[in-house]
Amino acid sequence: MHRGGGSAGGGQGAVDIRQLNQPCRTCPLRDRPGLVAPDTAQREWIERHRSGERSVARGEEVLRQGAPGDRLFTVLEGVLMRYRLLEDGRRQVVNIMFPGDLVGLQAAFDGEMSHGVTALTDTRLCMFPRDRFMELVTAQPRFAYDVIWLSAREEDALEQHLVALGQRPARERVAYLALWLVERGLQTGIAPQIGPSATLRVPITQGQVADMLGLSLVHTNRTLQALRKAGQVDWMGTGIHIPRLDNVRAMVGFDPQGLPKRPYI
Amino acid sequence: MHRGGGSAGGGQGAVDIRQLNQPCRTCPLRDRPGLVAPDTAQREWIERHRSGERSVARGEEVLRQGAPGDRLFTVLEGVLMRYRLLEDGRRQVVNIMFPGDLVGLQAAFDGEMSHGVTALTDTRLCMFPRDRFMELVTAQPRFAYDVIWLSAREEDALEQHLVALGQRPARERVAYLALWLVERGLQTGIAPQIGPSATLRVPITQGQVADMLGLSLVHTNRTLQALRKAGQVDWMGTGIHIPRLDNVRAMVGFDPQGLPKRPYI
DNA sequence: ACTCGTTTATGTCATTTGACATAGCCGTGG
DNA sequence: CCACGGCTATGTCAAATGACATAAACGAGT
Repeated sequence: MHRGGGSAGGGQGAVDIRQLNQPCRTCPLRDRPGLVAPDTAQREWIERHRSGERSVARGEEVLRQGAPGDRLFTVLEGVLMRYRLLEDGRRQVVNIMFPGDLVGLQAAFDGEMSHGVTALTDTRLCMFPRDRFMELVTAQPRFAYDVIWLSAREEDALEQHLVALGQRPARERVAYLALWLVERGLQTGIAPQIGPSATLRVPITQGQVADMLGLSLVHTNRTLQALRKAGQVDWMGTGIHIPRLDNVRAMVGFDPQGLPKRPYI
Repeated sequence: MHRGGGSAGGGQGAVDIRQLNQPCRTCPLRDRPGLVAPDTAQREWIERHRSGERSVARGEEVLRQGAPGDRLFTVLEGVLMRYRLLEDGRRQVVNIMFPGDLVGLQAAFDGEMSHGVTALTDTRLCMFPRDRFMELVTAQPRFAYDVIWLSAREEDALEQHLVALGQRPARERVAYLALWLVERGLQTGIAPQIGPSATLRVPITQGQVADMLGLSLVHTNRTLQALRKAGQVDWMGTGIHIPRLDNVRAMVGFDPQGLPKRPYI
């Protein structure tokens, strides 16, 4: 866990498992700018196959690594963290999940979660039992297509992170992550852009950043301060502010083409 | 490119684009131990949708980063390397592809290859034009299922690599990669196991290892030597030999459950 | 307002890893 | 057989990053 001693991870806040069944027509993903909503026929299918919604408070663990992977979900609202734990306690945060993302697909095949998932903010999820989800996907070509699409995107994200960990020095690495998060926030419509600057209000601790970037906690702290003083990225505990997006984009070689509209299920 | 100066990448050997149409019943993947072959109905579909085979000599680039992603392929024989280049020449090898793996799916959506692919050994590929492949997948639920399965596996592999880069020190990192490659070799039946030891005969340069693990070339070299002297991993230019699999498995915390039989297309 | 645990911050020092320079090696092609 | 280019190896030194210790800030709960 962030290179050296450390605390055990998420933990405060109460579990909150409200089971709701809001109709899909009121789905909060409906008119997110970067997402394409399913058509009415699809909505009906989804409504028939999903098992309901679930709300999770910030800090709560949603799926535990090693648990049976009998359900998947789409993120309706909120931001979550996906990570892998090694036996000795080291933790690698593998990706951050935004509204519209599909979580838990891997375990639908392996039977067991290869990673854990924790809510970074209060979160609402649309749940599917594993079997019903696979039904959906194999019965409806459009869903198959969309799931493959989402998988390909997730793969792409992981590859970008891999490049960051393998090739970027600490400073560039942190800047990359900040930018990546903000871009996803922009796309998802949860990060407002004001002129050349943007802000994503998601609380992420420096320890979590460290565990995502493979840096020590201390070094992460110092790098964050350096970026702040340089006026490039202001990453406080409560969110990320980038005063000049184009600057940071240039620094990390951001490819603006990389943000096509995403389907969701 | 492996942290500092360096050569430009692959390059020797002649391009060799034989277009064959061996029937699927003689497909070399047919009776690989770790793969499940498609049934006869599937075979017919595949035969109708694929555009033929292609042979590529060791060292040749198969797909260029940035090229139009108008085709995908399944690896029939051989081992390839998938990597991303940054503008300034840094290179991150993102994964190594084995027989049965599907390559090029990402670009089927984005239109443009986000990564390059180079053959590490002489290689045979089963080609699909993008459109025909997507037809296949959306028309036949079984194929959709298999493609999603393969995507999920690829994601899993990338996550493991991410853990290695983020959390493992050089030595463990190299050992991890060696083991991962050998395990895939075992599964695919291209690496013989003799008692407690196994050997994978795939030529990978230290520069390529360095670019996969995010280490400098020099440090990679030293780490390889250390592992060799310790009798744990003998990674010569021509292949990887692990004298005691269980030792290395213990060192990197290998999960033996993680090798289910793979479908292919 | 106080207390406690978590998070952020800072100083000092140790270690890992990278950079540079150079030499030997090995296969390929003339 | 030799020459060349890429790969591997080794020494020395520099830089980036990690470890440890400690303190200040912050937030939730009493």
